Amino acid sequence: MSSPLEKARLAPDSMKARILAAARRLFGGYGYQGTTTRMIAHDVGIDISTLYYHWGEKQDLYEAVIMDLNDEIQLKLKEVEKIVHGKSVAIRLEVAIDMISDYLFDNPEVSNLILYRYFSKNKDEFGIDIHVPGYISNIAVAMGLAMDKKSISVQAKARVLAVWNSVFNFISGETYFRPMLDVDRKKYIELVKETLKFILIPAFTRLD
Amino acid sequence: MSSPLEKARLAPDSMKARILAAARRLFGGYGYQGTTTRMIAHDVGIDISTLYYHWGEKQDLYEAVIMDLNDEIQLKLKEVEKIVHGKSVAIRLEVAIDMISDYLFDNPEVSNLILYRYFSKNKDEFGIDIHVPGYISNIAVAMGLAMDKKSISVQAKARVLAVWNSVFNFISGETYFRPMLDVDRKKYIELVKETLKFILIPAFTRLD
DNA sequence: TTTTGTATCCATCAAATGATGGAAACATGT
DNA sequence: ACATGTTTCCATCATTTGATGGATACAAAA
Repeated sequence: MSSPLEKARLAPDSMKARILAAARRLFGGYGYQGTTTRMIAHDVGIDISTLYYHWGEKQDLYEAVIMDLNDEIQLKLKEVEKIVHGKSVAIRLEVAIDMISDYLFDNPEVSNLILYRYFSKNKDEFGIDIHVPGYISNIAVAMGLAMDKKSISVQAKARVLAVWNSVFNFISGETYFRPMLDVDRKKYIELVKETLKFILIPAFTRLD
Repeated sequence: MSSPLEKARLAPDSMKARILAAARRLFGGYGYQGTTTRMIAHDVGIDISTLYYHWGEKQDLYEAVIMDLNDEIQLKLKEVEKIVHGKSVAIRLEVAIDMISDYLFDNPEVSNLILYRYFSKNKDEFGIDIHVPGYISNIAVAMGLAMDKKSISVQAKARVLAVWNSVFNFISGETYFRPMLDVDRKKYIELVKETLKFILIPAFTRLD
């Protein structure tokens, strides 16, 4: 837990930031338990005590990764919202699917980290987060499923969750699915976008 | 790796089976790395060496869990297929969603185990499985997306994957989503079914 | 140059974990 | 009752892993 107003963005080349980046990649790839502080240190090319010097406990580092991620997602969604604002639902969905897919395929650890948290019943459980509700509501409003952030029905929230979730498995499961579809990466990305549009757009446009 | 034809179903009360059941529950709850042989043994109420006596390495036990699971899913899908056979796409989807949701909510570790495998880039990687393609093709045929198991387009397969995947996150993420929706378990299950139908049915019926 | 504060590494610890050998308990056939 | 095979537990190992203390290098201030 860093100090309240320490939003002082770390210089992207500082040791602390490099460790954070490696941690993010590895936690995303192997999960919390599957990643050791030694793996992270080795990846950065430093001794583990240097890591501890900068971040303290493994858990603190993990929490920092999640916080950082939440901010980034928040930002990404704002970016999407700005672009699709005012367009029809069909266009909004189409563009949003393209943008979010590109973002996640470029940063596959994001998808993994989110999914890990869904069921992370860690032995030594620790709860942070509760940011999701925030962006879920944002999406609900942006999709025209609700008037304002305060009054969103459970149905609307659940639908947004369904949309939100539909992307992740395709990203996180790429190494699993791609061989069985027998397509290269580029084709796979196209296929995922196309499939998501096929599934999602009709549901939200039939009422128009 | 057990002997080729050892499909001799273990007696459900045998020590070996009890260990398998506990392993399944715990691996599902905490993931492969997050589960220790001691946790499993303790859960069954035996010494860890008894566990090793029956199953050998942790990895072998895990593989046995996955095999067992694959068989069970295979069976469950056959059951669904039998019931919805001949019905319209809308009805097929509706019934399938209900049945699969009930099954997964009753056995939440199933959903977790499947998702874990999607991205389990385990440090000590070991590859088994490759059963998914099997049931994916079955579903594709059953949904009328393809004529026979041999000739299924990538588009069709991808669509089936989307359907198949859409359920899991809701199950595995229950403890994560339920508080933010503020509903009890019963209501949550209803909501999930309803949402899945809302999303999936239009996509596959608009062409009819 | 000396001093002072920061950053990095080496050596090491204690606890947890996967795994095993061997003794005891239990069962089963003779 | 005895012998033989199976199942269970206790004690113990070697490794891995999270974590720390202390020495050393480095940099900036005096």
